Amino acid sequence: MKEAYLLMRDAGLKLTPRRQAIIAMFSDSRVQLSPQEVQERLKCQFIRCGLPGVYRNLEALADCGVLFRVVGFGRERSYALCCCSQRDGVHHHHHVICISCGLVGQVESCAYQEGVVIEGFRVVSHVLQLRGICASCSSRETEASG
Amino acid sequence: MKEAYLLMRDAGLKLTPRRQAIIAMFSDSRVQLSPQEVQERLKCQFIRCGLPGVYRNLEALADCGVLFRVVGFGRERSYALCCCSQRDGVHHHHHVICISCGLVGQVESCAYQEGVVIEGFRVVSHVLQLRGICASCSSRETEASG
DNA sequence: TTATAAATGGAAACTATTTCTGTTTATCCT
DNA sequence: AGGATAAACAGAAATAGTTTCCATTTATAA
Repeated sequence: MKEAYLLMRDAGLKLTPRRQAIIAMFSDSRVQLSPQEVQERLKCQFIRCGLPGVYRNLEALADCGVLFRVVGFGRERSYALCCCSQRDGVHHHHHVICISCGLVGQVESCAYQEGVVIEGFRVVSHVLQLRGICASCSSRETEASG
Repeated sequence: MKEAYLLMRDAGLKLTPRRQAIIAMFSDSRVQLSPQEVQERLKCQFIRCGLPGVYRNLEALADCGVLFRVVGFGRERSYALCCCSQRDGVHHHHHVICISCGLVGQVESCAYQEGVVIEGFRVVSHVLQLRGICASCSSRETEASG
């Protein structure tokens, strides 16, 4: 939360109650959320709360590195908390999302850094995102079935 | 084209003039196209041509493996021709798209096969897509600048 | 050639996202 | 603490993207 505040300040973003609530929401539940879901949850705390503001805030928080944009095909747009300390120079990393509890992990290894040549193509950029089962959900599964 | 026809037949899809035109379009230009762009290009050959039909066909062709869905964040939805022979058993692969000419290449190597454990997460699925400069565009660049 | 299931166009419904405008508010400076 | 200022805000309305529906047409296989 402290980290998030610093990222925001670096980007010239104000720490409004709305944004605090959004960050807390992502910190607490650790799952990916769509703008609609975020609005839904905000309504518990704020009586008036428009979707345009939610869109703006999510994009602003993604731009400054507090959230990241979950990729997919087509419509479904969603965001999740970027768990990584980014202030000491942005470093290349990806995310893995637990399909059971929503926990977001950080993936450091990546074979596709810019400049690498793959199948004759010199890599410029890429999208990589993983889904899986985190350690604790995995052990819970094992217990249950064993 | 022959390959595409077999994939379609396996999936129980009919080879309609519309679909032939769509496949030819992707084969010829080798770039990724949005439904809107596909419709635009179809209008040259077919006077009447609704977007719903374009959506349906693109999804059907993606389902049977002729096209693949280009991933991204949010709205932008697009498709490209899957260059890979898939009939002899579907095999795991990804794509790399040339940002200069749109050429689509096939990436066989992948460190994130299902079951692999990364950062404590057991991988279930993933999205990977690369952008880069293909060999011929790369050498053209070198000539031009040298 | 005919039967059949699939594909089609287009209207309309639906959903998601952005723009716009006037008001409110966090932050910085004194 | 108090005021100036740029940013954030809500909500309406515009825009854009996608899906559903239905009656008609058509590719395929017998």
